[in-house]
Amino acid sequence: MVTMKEIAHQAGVSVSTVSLVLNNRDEGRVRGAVARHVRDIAAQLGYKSNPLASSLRTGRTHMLGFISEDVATTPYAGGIILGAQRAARRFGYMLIVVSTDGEESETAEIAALKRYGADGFLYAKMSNRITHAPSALTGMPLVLVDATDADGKIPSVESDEFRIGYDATKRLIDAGCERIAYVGCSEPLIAQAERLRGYQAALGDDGRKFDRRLTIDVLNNDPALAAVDRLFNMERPDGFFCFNDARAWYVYECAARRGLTVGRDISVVGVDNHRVFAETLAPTLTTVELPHFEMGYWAVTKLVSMLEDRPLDNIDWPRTTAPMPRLDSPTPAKIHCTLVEKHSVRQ
Amino acid sequence: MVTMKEIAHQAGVSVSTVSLVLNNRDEGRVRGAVARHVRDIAAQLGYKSNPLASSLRTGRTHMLGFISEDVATTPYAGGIILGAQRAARRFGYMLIVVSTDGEESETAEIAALKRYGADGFLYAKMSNRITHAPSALTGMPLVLVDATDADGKIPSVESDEFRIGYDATKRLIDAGCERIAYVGCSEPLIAQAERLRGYQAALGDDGRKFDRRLTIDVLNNDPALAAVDRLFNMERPDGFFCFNDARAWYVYECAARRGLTVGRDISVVGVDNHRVFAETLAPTLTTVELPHFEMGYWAVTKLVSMLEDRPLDNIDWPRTTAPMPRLDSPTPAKIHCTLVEKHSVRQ
DNA sequence: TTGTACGCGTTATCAA
DNA sequence: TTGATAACGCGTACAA
Repeated sequence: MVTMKEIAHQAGVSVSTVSLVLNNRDEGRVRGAVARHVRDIAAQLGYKSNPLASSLRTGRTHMLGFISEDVATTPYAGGIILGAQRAARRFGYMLIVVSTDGEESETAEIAALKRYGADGFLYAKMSNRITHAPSALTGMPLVLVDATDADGKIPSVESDEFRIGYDATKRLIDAGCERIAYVGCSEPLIAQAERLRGYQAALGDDGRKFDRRLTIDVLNNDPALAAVDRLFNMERPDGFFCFNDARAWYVYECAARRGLTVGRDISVVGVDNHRVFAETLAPTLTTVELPHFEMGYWAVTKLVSMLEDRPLDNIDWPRTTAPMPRLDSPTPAKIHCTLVEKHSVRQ
Repeated sequence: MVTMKEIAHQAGVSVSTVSLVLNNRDEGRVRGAVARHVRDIAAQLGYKSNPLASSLRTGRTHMLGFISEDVATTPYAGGIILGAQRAARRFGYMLIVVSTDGEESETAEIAALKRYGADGFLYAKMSNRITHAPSALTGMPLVLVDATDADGKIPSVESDEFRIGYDATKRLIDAGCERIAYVGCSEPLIAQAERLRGYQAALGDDGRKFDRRLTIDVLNNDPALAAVDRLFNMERPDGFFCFNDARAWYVYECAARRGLTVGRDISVVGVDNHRVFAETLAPTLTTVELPHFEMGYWAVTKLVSMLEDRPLDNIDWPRTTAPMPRLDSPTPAKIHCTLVEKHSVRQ
């Protein structure tokens, strides 16, 4: 690794001058010609700053700790991490992801991150919940991801679940569905409440009345199949908005048993949680994608703005990485194509 | 953060003495009483070494770079990462995960890891392939994860795909299946070839003849469903070994259309790639779990042994984190319960 | 047995 | 406009 000392030697100046120039603090302090010369030599030698050494002096490592439980078991964690990493790289930071497993390992991992001098932290849940941040993080620069601070003090990035529910339902309405069911989640998640609100709002805006019998809340297990089966029998829905793609499978199973074909006889929209369903059930399942990448990206952006005390205004929003909507599959009245949508995040 | 200097001050000795003691280099160099005193003070003050500062001196950061493409899109990446992180923590290392997206970002991330002084690298694929490690990593301490070095020079950790195929098929034989089909993968993966070998070997060991017509290779897309449908019509299999759980879905769909129930009329075993299927299709789908956690753990262990030049012999194998086999579901002749198995890794 | 002195790469201060 | 010099926290050769 080439050091400032070598550059100074080559350029015939002192290390301090090199430091000033390479940190762009040379305006009015170093003669232009000298600065240019130093920069040339640095480029020529392929100089890269040693962030660890400078951290010794500045107290900033440019490392960000990303802490989350269940990174191992939730497939969509990767999207958040990728977004966070992109933003980190963009602002010259290194993202350090640690997955925790219970409070003990959480404490241990946070301690390790602190020893390595992380400048700030991201604390991510894998679905929006009211959250108490670990006490070890109080007082540190911190942003929550897909989580809501219990005390409302910590900035967080969350997805707009209401809009997800609204758009999904609207899509079914536009497809001509008459009886639209909601296959929800029986866990007390913010997403559940908000998506249901969105579902109701979309129905209301279309002049329809909300019918409680068309909604069921299930877990992702065996009884879910029976519940969906009952829903088929009792209510004969022709459109299904599913809390996630895994739950959509139950609809597929029940439909197949009745000789119904999704995309022709009934329509299904599911929130894409696992990606593989979108692939497997394509092109008949319409999926609404959660803004995982964006949440990660935006959270890091927010954290950096806190660390560096600069506003976010002039930061341009990242381009979406999701594929564009695909509308090229056969489209009779009620056939849904595979369609991926992004939703905005609110700060 | 409490430093050696403060400890030296409190203990009334010099910093070098503190350094000697806390690095366990005090045998025959520091008086026992003094050493004990220093240790006491350090413990009392809660001293933690600053790994970045010591790296400046020693050239070792105790940071390991974990590089992988598609961390974002493959759900099982988390298992590997978790195992790797556990091992890293155990040996006093910090794992830095970076997900790459094409060669350009790969190069950029590797460069960043080098600037931060990573001591060694893990290069992971999300399914075993013949792999050329990035040229930027040649000469660095490196271990491949779920990948095979094209030149056979770089150590790697891979799962035993043959055994997976063998065991999955054996399970179907034991369940009394007469006509066992293999729904494979049409991509040229090592797993595909090896699992097929295992399938054939298990059939052979049971005195059966391999019948090519009972095997199909498909992708995870629409034509797959048609292919499985044909398989049902032509061969009437009563047992299905599926390359992964996503492919198993096609079998479920075809079965449902025919009024067949998995676990009663037919049996299905799938390799667990996405976890959510195991949950959704339980308890009728039998899944064979890949040793993701172990591969990560073992790879880091190997890497550390290379870095520290010590043998692996006295390292005890990590306890599995997988749930124990569940055999408590109803078990008539052909019903498969949800069963999670670990497979050994070979170095 | 202990302490002094130096170096790792960088940045900040201050004097020239 | 520039360059010594000290300092960050730690490790180690060498002197005491």
